[in-house]
Amino acid sequence: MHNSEAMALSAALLAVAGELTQRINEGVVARGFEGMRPAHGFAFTRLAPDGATVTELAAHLGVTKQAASQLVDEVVRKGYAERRPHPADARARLIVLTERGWACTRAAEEAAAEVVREWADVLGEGEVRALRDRLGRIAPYGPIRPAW
Amino acid sequence: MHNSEAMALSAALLAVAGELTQRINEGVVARGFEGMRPAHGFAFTRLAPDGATVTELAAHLGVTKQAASQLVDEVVRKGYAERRPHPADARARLIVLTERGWACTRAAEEAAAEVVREWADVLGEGEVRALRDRLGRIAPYGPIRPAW
DNA sequence: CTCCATAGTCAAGCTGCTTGACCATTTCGT
DNA sequence: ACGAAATGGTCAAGCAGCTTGACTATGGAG
Repeated sequence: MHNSEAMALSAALLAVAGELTQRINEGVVARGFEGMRPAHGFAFTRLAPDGATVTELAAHLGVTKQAASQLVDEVVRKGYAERRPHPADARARLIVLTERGWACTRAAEEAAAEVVREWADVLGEGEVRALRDRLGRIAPYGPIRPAW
Repeated sequence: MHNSEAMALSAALLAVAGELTQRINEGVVARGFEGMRPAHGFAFTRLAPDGATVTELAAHLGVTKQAASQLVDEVVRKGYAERRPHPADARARLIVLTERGWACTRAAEEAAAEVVREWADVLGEGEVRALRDRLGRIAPYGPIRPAW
C-alpha cells in the first residue's frame, strides 16, 4: 500500500472521527445538557461503570491529574457527578455520576446511534458491523487522546 | 443496532483516530521536524497542492481567520511556508509550502504508512483497503475538526 | 463613484491545560 | 514497628491557542 493510500485512509478516518465527535456533542447539547464539551463525555465513559478516582480519570484522558481534578470540579458544579470518600483509601475520592450524569450519558448514546444509523443507510448494516469489528481489533489500549 | 453497539463503534473509532494522530505527529517529530503539532499537518494538507489563502485555511481547519493567520505566522517563522502576493487579488496573500514544508509533508506520509502497515499486519491488506473505502464513503465534506 | 463585502492584521481577553509546590495518607524496606 | 518514599489530591501561577472586536486596504455591484 502506497504512502498516498495510507494518507487517504488517515484523512478519511480523522474526518469521520471529527464529525462523529461534533455530532455527538451537538446531540447532547440539543437534548438539554448545555455547556457540555466532548471531553466531558469521555470522562463519563470512564466514570460510568463504578466511578473512578481523579488519578484514574487523568490516565484515561491522557492529561495531568490537576487538569482532571479541574474537570471534575466543573461537572460536580453542574450536577453531573459527585465526590464521595473512597471506600478503601482515605487519601482518594471516588467520583461517581449522579442521575443527571447518567441521563447525559444516555443522551450521548442516542446521539451516537443517530449518526451510526446514517452510516448504515449508506453502507448497510452489515458493513457497519464489520467496521466496528475491524476498528475494535486495531484500537489501542492506552489513554483516549484528542485527535489534535 | 443498539445504542451500546453504536457507542462501541464510536469509542473504537475515536481511539484509533487519536492514536493515529499521535503516532503521525511523533513520527514527524522523530524525523527531525521539531515543534510541529498535528494542526500544522492538517494545514499542510490544504496548502500542499497549490497553496491557499489565510481565509481558505481557516475554513479548512474550522477556526477563525485570526487563528489561522497566527498559525501561518508560526510555520513561516519556522521555515515551512512563505507568504506570497496573490496573483489575482491584491488584498490576499497566497501561502505556499517551502521545500522544508514539503519534506515535512513527506515525513507525515511515511509515518502514516507505518501505522497503516501495522493495521495491515492485524487485519490483512484487503481489510485495510475495505476500511479505507468505507470510511471514504461516510467522510463528510466540511472543515476538518479536532476530535475533541 | 459610492457603498458594501471581503482579505488580512493588531490587540485584548478567555479557557483549558501545564508545571511547581504542598499536605494527607498509604506502602515499603529494614 | 518505624521512618522514608511513594501516592492521591488540591492550590496557585503561567502559558498556548483560540476567541471577539476593531481597524485598514482592496475588490466588486449598482
